[in-house]
Amino acid sequence: MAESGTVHYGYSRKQKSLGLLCTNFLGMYDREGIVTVGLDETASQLGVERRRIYDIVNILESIGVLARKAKNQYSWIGFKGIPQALKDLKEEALKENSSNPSTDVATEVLDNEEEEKTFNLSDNPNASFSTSSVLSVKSKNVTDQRREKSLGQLTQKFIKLFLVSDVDTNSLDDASRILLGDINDPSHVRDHSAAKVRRLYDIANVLSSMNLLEKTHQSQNRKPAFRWLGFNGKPDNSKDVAVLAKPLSPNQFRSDRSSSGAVCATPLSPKNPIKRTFGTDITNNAEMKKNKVASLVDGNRKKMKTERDELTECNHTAHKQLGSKNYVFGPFEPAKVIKQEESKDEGMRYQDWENFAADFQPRYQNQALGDLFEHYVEAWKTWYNKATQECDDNKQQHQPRNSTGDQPP
DNA sequence: CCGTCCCGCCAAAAA
DNA sequence: TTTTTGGCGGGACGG
Repeated sequence: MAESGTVHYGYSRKQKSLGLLCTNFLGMYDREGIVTVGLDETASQLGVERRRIYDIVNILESIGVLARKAKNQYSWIGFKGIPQALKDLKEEALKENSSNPSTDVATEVLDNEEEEKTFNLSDNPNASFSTSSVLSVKSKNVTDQRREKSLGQLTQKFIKLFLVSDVDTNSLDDASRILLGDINDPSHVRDHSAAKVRRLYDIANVLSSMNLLEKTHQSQNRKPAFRWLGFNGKPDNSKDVAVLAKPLSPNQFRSDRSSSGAVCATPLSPKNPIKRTFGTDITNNAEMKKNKVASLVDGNRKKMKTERDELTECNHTAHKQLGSKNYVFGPFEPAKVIKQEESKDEGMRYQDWENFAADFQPRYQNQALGDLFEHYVEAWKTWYNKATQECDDNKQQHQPRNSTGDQPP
């Protein structure tokens, strides 16, 4: 209960973003052998409160990456579940807007769907008794109005929006408008829409951390918008090269082989032409500041440089650089602007987190990387505290420790 | 000032 | 009841 503090010095909001959290989440579970995901372990492992795990999990579930198994327990499906989920969503979307008066924003969604149909994953070794099988819940749950506003539902709606239209970019307000136009209630036109928009930000963050989406700006204005990077209909977006996050796992730093690390959201098609490079995006806004120098000579800064391009290129170089290196962190920021770093100790190996945690403090040139590390450090700390605590309980010792003082600012 | 969006209170579902 | 899930929005952060 004592518990307190936590206010770290170099705190940055980005370190706690849902997007990063999602990346880490994926990083620790996207591996062979993973079958179930426990909310508790996940939370402590990632060093965040339970509440946040629910956010991630709900969204991932709506995308087909996870499936609820039981209380506190989810089944891991992985990226391979995405294609199917998307397909289903698309069908639903098509079906929905066909029974809809035209010339009108998609209002209502006489919903009574409930997926669950995707029940053919090879699981269930020896089904003891799969209790309730949802059986069509035809009942119009007027009671479950709550579900309507769930993050998961919103996510699906949001995605449907892209899957069904021909454009691949939607502005923030348009999206929120659509999503808000909820069932029933043709009355208010006066909603405090702003409120829900926050959810959109959450969703967009995790989706972009998975590279299904990208935050952009509407060409004309500076209005924020989202561009769908997924693989919906259009077979000819060969130019659609996105970066896929290759999160690192807690205990797998020397990424030895395992080309399997290259998870690709793209699917099922054995020979999918779409090629995606992958690096470690980590923080969605991997925007390497446009150094003032950037502009210089270029006479035509017409377009030609989209963030995406930059990112891709960055990854390219990064890959080349670390080609045969043992560490496979993603796109390091082109170590150019880096003035002379602390050059503390380069040879340090991150095998023992204890030392690492203790030494940790130098700001890494790569924002994202730094954030990630900090996250782990944080997780380790909580774990350590817990361990210590238990020890205390058991030993009942007075403990004048000096070793673990939290370094003051 | 304003766009983002983290944090966590606290109320619905589940045990 | 207690515990698990998660709406929801205040207000902190960062530009």
